[in-house]
Order: sequence, then C-alpha cells, then structure tokens
Amino acid sequence: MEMTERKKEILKTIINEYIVTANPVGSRTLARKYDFGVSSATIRNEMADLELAGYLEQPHKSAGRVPSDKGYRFYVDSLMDLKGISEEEAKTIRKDYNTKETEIQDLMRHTSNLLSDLTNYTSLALSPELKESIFRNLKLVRVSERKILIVLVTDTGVIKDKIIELPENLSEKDLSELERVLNNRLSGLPLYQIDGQLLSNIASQLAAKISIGKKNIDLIKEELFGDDFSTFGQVYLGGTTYILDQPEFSDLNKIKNMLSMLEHKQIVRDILDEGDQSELEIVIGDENEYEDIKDCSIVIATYKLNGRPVGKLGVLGPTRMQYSKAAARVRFMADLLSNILTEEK
Amino acid sequence: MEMTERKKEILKTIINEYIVTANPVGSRTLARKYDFGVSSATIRNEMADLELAGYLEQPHKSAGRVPSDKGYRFYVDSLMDLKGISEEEAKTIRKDYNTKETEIQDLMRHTSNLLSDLTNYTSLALSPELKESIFRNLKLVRVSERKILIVLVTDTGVIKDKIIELPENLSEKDLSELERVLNNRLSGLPLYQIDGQLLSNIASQLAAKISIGKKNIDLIKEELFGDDFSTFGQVYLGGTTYILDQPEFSDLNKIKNMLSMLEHKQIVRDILDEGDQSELEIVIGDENEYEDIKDCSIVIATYKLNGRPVGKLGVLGPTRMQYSKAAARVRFMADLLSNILTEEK
DNA sequence: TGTTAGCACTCGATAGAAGTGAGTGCTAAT
DNA sequence: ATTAGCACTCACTTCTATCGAGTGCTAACA
Repeated sequence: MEMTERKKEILKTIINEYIVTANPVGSRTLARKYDFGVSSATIRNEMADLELAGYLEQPHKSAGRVPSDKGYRFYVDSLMDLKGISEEEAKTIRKDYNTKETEIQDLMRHTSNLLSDLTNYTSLALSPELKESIFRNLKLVRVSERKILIVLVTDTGVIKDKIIELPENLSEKDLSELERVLNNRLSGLPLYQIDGQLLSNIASQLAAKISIGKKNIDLIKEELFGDDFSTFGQVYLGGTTYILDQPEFSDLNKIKNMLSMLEHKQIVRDILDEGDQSELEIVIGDENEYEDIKDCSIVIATYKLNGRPVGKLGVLGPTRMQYSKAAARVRFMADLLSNILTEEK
Repeated sequence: MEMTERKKEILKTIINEYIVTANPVGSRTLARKYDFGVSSATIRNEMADLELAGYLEQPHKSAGRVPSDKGYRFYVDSLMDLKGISEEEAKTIRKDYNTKETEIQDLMRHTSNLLSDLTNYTSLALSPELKESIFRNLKLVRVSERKILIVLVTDTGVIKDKIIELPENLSEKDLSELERVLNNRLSGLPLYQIDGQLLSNIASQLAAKISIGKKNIDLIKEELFGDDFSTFGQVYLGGTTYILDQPEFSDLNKIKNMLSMLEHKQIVRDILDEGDQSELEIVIGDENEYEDIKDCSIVIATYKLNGRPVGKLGVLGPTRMQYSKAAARVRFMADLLSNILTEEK
C-alpha cells in the first residue's frame, strides 16, 4: 500500500481524535467532524487500507478504528506536530521551578512532581548515576570511637555518605593520612574507574605508611564503591495516581500490576535505561520490555551535566498519550534540570 | 439494651464472619453455620437489638447485617481474641529481618515492606523524629570554598546532613572553633530544646572569639533546626497496592483519593501522629480525621529507643480488617525495630 | 478509475422485565 | 423467652429487545 498524502492526513486525524476522545473513531464521525472533501465511504475505504497495512485496528467488527502501536509509531515519527511549549507556560514553569533545593534528592523529587503535574501522567526520574560522576572529594569524619562517617562529594553534587564501623582503631593521624592519600589518588576520576585493582594499589602504598590493614581499605571500597544501590541513580516517581485517570485502565488488575511494578525501583531503572542516550526517546506499547506496561508508552529525555548525560526523566502514560504535549514538557523539564545542575556546580 | 453474653457472642461471630467473607451476614446463614443452640428467629431478634443499639447496620432493607464502626470498636475493645503470632512465624520474620542495614532509611524501608507483606495491608512508618532525639555530635566539613557540609549525629542514629553555602568565608580555624563551641554547648540536649534563644546566646559567645556573623549562626540554625522536613520523621510506605485487593475498594475514585492522600507525606505523618503514644492504637473508620480514609482502619504501634518512644509503625486497611492478626504483627514488628535501634547504639 | 450512495449486516451498549434467593419483621403458638 | 411460619423486600442475575454507530459490499456515476 502506498502512503498517500490523504491517507496520512486521515491517519493523523484519527489518532488526534482518538487521543482526546478515547473512543474508536468511525468513518462517519470523521467525515462529519472534519472536512476531507470526500464522503464517509471514501474514508471508509482508506481506513480499510490503513487497517490492512497495520496502522489501525478494530476492537470488534462493528466498531470504529483505533490506532495500533505501529500507527502510533508512524504518527510519532512522521505525522505529529511537535510543538514546543508556549512562552507563557515556560514562564509559569520556571517560576514554579525557581527552587532553592540544594540537595539533589529534593531537586529530583520536586522535578518529578512538577513534571507529572504538567503532563497529567506518572513521571519517572533517575537521579544522576553515581558511577558516571567524577570523584571530587572524600572526607572521613570520626563520629565515635570506631565509627567513621564517609562523605563522598562528586561533581554531580550527589553526596554519598555512610557510617562504617572500622574493625580496628585508627589514630587521628592515620585517619587524615588515609583521607589525604585517597583524595590524592582518586580525585578527578570517574567513579566507575575506581575498581578493586586501583584500590589494592593504594592499599599497598598505604600499608607502608600507616597501620591500616587491607581489611579497612576493602571495607571502604565495599561501602562506597560497592555494587549496591549507591552506584545507581535513585528512582523518583511522581503522580502515580494519574494512571487511574486513564479510561483504558479501568481494570483493577491491570492497575495493580502496574503499580506494583512501579514499586520495584530496579524495574523502573531498567525501563528508563532501556533505550539509548538520545535527546528524546519514545517507547510505544509493545516496544516495552515489561509485560505490565505493554499498553503504555513512555517518553524519556536525558538530562545533562556540563553536556555529559547523567540521568533520565520521563513520563509513563497510556499508548493513547498526548505525545506532542508530553514530549515538549519532558524535554523542557530535562533542559531545566540540566541547567540547574550545570550552573550550580 | 443490655449486652448479654449471647448478644456478645453473636456480635463477635458476625464480625468474624464478615471479616473473612466481606458479605453482609444474615440470621439464617449464621444459624446454619454456627451452633448457638437457638433458632434463626431468635438470632434475628438479637440482631435487631444489636442494630438498634448501633453495633450493626443494614446496607439495605433486605440484606444481612454489617458491623458499624461502633460495632468494630466494641469488637476491638472487648470481644476480639488478641492472639500473638506463632513462634514459628516469629522465627521466619526474624530471619527475614536479620538485616545489616546500617542506615536508618534502609532499615525503615525494609521494616515497612516486611510489615505490609506480613499483613497484606498498606504499611505506614514514621522514622524516628529528629526533634525528640538527642544531639550527640555535629561536624562541619568544608567541601568547597564556600560550601560546608553539616553532619548532625543523634542518638537515634539519624543523621541529618546538608550542604549549606556560607555568606562569608570562614577560616579553617574559625570553622573548627565554631564546631567545637556548638558541640560543647549542644551535645546531650534533645533537639527540641535547641531554639532560637539558645542559639542566639551561643552566637554572642562566638562573636567575641571569631569573625562569624550572626547571619551564619542563623543560617545553620535555619538549615538544621528549622521548621522544614528535618525535624519530622520521614514517611515510609509499603505495599500501597494492597489497597486494591480489598473488595470494598472497587471504586476507582475512592482508590484514587486514598492513593493521592498517601502521596502527601505530611498527611501520613498526621495520621500516624493522630493518637496518643500508647503501645498499640487502633483507629476505626469514622474515628479517622481525614475524609478519604473514613472507611479504613489503622493499627499503629509506637517503637522505642531505650524505652523512649521515637516513632510509629502501622498498617492501613479497610474497617473490615483482620484486627487481631494485624495488631499482633504490627506490635511484633515495632518491638523488633525497637530492639534493633536500641542494641545498635 | 476513483468516488459515492445505498443497503444489509454486526455487535456492543443500554434498558426493561422477570425470576431468584437471602434476608427481614411480625404474629401467634409453644 | 423462643420459635415456626409467612408475607414482604430488594439486590442481583439473566434474558430479551432495541438502538445506534459502524462496517463491507455492490452498483451507479463522473
């Protein structure tokens, strides 16, 4: 089937219509509501073609048509009017976002809440990945005899802190020597480069100078650079209840599955990280890897720190999503976040 | 109406029955299923009395009876068999709970997730309230020229940290002097005693010694002891999707209201703090202050640190809740948490 | 050859009707 | 005080009919 201009126009109109009404759209309504200069019968024929080609589907025989995932994909790639947001709205958002949050957690929380309110979809966000960030400064602070507070400051402003208990007592002098050496050797490195090998080297170097066992280096390594949550970005959700607003999710079971899924941070992480690092990424329905959201779409943008991609930000909604509106807002918020992160440091 | 033994027995049976079936229970079924030694007609009369007295309600004229909030209240106070949990289950839980979480956040998260899985209700938890805890140690760590990381360690193990930006540069010496004085004056005090008055005193004391303006003291005060989230316990939720399992919550709108409510941390805090500090507190249906959960019940226990109540832990379910089971588990988990907190410090 | 009018047909949704069954309240007898 | 009996209620289910938006197909038309 050749994709004539008229077919495109019809497909686009159907999708636009379906996006707002959530009802299957038929040839008659279409002909009545929009003027294509042809009769409903002609539109009917075109629609039959579009269905055959896989862009449309019929929920049942005597109903109108509904876009298929393929249809949405075509729409997103070639048909949709990608309009940005109005200067007026931008102003409102910036005002709302005029935040003094100094802590990345608050910033992320605020951002994802705002994004979900802007789009009326559930928002997902991944805070800057620690492993991508760059070691700046490590502080070792004694909080009690045996307990040491480790504070790691990175260029993303993410601070990881943790209290660890050292197996052996460490003199004040040794502690500061340890701190000095670690800073000296590690600062400027991206965290993923700080591996066992490197730390072992440092350990041997230290062993000569101070009475810190390899055990202690291992402990610090484990706690700070270990494989636990710390190396991953934290997950933030906003407006999870927006899911319930969608008429296609009136099935309690479906909702339950989706909500439970969102409770699993690791899965949300996977979802956000699924794609490439492109500016804006749209995953439609069946393209999703997780069963429970195969009738959802996701719009994801990557935000940056000094031009370097560090995290993701997106919304989750039904495939019948207002792609254009969502994409514009997701991108806008990602840019805003990038700016804040970049200028702050 | 006098509450005869038989009436009590009938009320108790009705509630037990309703709790498991979620269906209005009628005199006939009751007579058939349980042996009261009297006929259904007699039971019918008793039920009419109980309804008149407000312990039971009829959803509509030709249906069975359903417990009223007052009925549940009486049940909880006087009828329910408060059985603890089996030693076997206790063992399983302890094993699951054999946690090495050193950070209070992880510990709370873990606890609330476990509690919700144990009860199949949504769990709510409030981490130790900072304002109740006792100042132990304050560290001021410079992370960049102007930025200072403040780390506050309290006896609950809650660490509050925050990066603040000082308006004026502070020498290394002044910084440590500031730290020394603050620790000296504040340590051992419960945080709620650290008020503007006290800090102003300290400020004047300091002003003589070092070149730190009152501004800076104010800043620290604001950031650390201010009225923001810091002084409150953090809110943790677990198993929010369990709400969807309850047959009485098949109304999407109701669910939506409840879930949105739970998204507001401040409200959850209020809910948990509503009651007194008693060991175990049960709030039933209409006794709740918030409209959206007027057909829910809450079971809350207070957990302790060294015998001093510091936080709350509870579950939220329908009024048709398995009170006995829930109460036993909530209390068990609260004890477990108390132990961990207490022995760790 | 593309377009259109016309028509029979489909099928989900809605509304009404009828039947079912669990439950009640009341009365009179035990 | 208890019980058997009975008339009555009312949500729920099932069925049936109707409606309406939509389709596919055919034949006529430009």
